[in-house]
Amino acid sequence: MKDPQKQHKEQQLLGRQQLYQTIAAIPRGKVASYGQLAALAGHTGAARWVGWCLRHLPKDSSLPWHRVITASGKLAFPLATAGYLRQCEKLEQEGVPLKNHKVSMKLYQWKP
DNA sequence: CTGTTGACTTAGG
DNA sequence: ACCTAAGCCAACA
Repeated sequence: MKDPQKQHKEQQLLGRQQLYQTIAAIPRGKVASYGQLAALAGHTGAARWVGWCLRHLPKDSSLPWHRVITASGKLAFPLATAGYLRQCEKLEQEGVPLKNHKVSMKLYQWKP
C-alpha cells in the first residue's frame, strides 16, 4: 500500500504521460474530445492544456493524435492547413467519415 | 511569482 | 447554425 501523498505525487509527475497513455487507448475508428481526454487523464477542465501538449508533441510521436477532435466534432485545425489535411486523411483511413468538415460524435465518440 | 499562450469548452445572442 | 465573450488549466518566459 502506497502513501496517499506519494500517489498524489506520482499523479502529478505523470502529467503528460498519463495524457499520452489515455490518448493511446483510443480505439481505431473512434475519436475523443479534448475535454474528455483531459478529464480521463485526471485534469478535468484542462482541454486547452491537452491542445498545448499535442502542439508540443514530437514530430515522430506514434500517438494517434488524429483521433483527438473538438467537442463539436470538428477538427481543431483551421481548414486548408497541412495538419487539417493530414488528420482528415488519417481519420477517413480508419473509417471515420467527415461530413462537411465535421465528425458525427454521436456515432464515433469513444466511450470508455 | 506574475503574465501570456493555446490543435479547447460552454453559454448567449 | 454561426459568431462572440468569458472561463478554464498547465506549461513557459
